Amino acid sequence: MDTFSILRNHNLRRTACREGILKVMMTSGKALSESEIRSHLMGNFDRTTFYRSFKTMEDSGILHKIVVDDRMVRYGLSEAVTGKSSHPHFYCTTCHSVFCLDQSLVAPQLPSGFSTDDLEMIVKGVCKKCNA
Amino acid sequence: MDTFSILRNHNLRRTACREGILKVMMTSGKALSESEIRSHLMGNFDRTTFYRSFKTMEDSGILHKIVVDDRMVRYGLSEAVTGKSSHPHFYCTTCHSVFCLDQSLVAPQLPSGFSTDDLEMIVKGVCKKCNA
DNA sequence: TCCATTAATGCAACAAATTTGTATTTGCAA
DNA sequence: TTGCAAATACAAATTTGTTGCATTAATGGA
Repeated sequence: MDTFSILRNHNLRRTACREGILKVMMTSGKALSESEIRSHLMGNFDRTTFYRSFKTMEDSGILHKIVVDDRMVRYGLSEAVTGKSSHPHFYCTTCHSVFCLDQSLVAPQLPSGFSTDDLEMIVKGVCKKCNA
Repeated sequence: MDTFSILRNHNLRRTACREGILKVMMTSGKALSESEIRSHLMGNFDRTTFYRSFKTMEDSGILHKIVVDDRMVRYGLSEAVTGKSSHPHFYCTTCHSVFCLDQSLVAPQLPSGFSTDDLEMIVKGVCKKCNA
């Protein structure tokens, strides 16, 4: 799916910043932080604009937030865009990359009265490249 | 277990700040952030002291770090103290509380070459109180 | 109990991520 | 093309967390 269609399907205006973010994410295949995305787009946009774009696209369900342990928020394309189902993420504690694991998640039993919106699992460890 | 014994068992000095943190955590039953704990202890200690206390107690295995989606690190009493094993956490998107779920975690299958250190699962949704 | 050692604390300054306010620009529909 | 709402840039503020250093306090031994 192209960036234009993604934005239109979610009733968002097509802007250079949003299209840039989506393009970077689609080619990277990993979850990226604001600073990582910014470095790919080389100073074309203000940081504030990135943050507002993330929020807008998250609210629209295009992106979803992923947090690991270094207080840097990352975003990944959501299931609606990739077609993948909810899956665990792997965080490499050496190179700090985040990979999507090709596996589906099972929700744990919740106490009565609790309801679920979203499920996130993060496996921390060392990736193949850093283990080599 | 009392705060005195917990600290002694982990070869840590018994200080007012550490005992305060542990007391708040034991009565709260939830994972708490620096600002949440500080508000419970009403300006008795410097923020730096909290952060250093967290780190010390985390390194000693008394506390463990939990990160959800609002870029605020929280700490919960570790298994060594509560007797519970590694478990999923529930994050209420309404009141932003973090609860420990009484259940154990199963590690997903990893691609070859990857190794695991730690496992974290966060269920996002609305808690009983906010659903009422 | 008193003392020395060593760790813990407070304070100031810093750093990085993210947010907010506002004026200007841009996308898009009429 | 024109107008309006939404997006953007820029500046400044907030918030979370860290680091260096001087002072204070906890603990074990004399």
